[in-house]
Amino acid sequence: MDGYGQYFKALRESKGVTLREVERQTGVSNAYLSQLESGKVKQPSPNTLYKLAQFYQVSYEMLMEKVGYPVPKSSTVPKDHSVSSAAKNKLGGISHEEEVELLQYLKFIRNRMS
Amino acid sequence: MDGYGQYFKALRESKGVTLREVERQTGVSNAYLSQLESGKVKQPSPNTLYKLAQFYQVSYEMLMEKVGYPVPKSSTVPKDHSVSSAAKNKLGGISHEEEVELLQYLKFIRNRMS
DNA sequence: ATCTATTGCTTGCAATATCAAGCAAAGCTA
DNA sequence: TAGCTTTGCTTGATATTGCAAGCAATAGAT
Repeated sequence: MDGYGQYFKALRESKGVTLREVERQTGVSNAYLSQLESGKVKQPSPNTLYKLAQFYQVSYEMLMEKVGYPVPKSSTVPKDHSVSSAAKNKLGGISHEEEVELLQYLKFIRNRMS
Repeated sequence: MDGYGQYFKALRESKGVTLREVERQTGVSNAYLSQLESGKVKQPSPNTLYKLAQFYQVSYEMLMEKVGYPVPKSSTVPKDHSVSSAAKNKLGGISHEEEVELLQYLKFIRNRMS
């Protein structure tokens, strides 16, 4: 019943980067990132979300939506996601949990060559 | 180098409502609203901005931009404003200060009949 | 003139965002 | 085995959001 914490963690691991690497590139402290990924943060500021969105190459609006901020075009159907829109369209609507799982699998695949 | 405080105050006064009336209709405390209008608040949360945007009938994105949050379509030209877009287009680009002034004049006009 | 309600404002407080510093476990390297 | 580094995490501190309560000034009503 936590939240988007796992999502951020899955995102990072799918990229195979460390907390400190994210810190270096975004300016967000590894301490905070850790709390973020373990669900100890309620609503990270838009500023922080923006940095993460850029680093992870996901939609800023989507992150805003995920943490519960109101978004301009508040449709019931989320607009864009980490797993490419194309994939999403082919897969049809997927749930949050499914997305996390896909990301974890992505990580597995990417790590298979090393 | 104050901020958007005056803008919110001008907005409210142009509508001729009290702090407590805004509180009643938005759920944002009059205490906080007062601080907001006197520049004692740095970055009100998107949640709060959204409530105010709805009440004042201005663009939520525009408010986000005004308080310094990153916005999806970060163009150098602000998208929409309190004074109708149409008016804006006719007037051409207007500055923040000009906008506040226009709102104050709006207030004057509206209050002339009472 | 006195009481009452309204209005804007200040203040103290709880919750939260965010970080710097440090810690334990795990991995290298010699 | 002993050291050095990396990694994720916890903790203490600081800043800020946002509110409840209360205060001073003003306006109305009687």
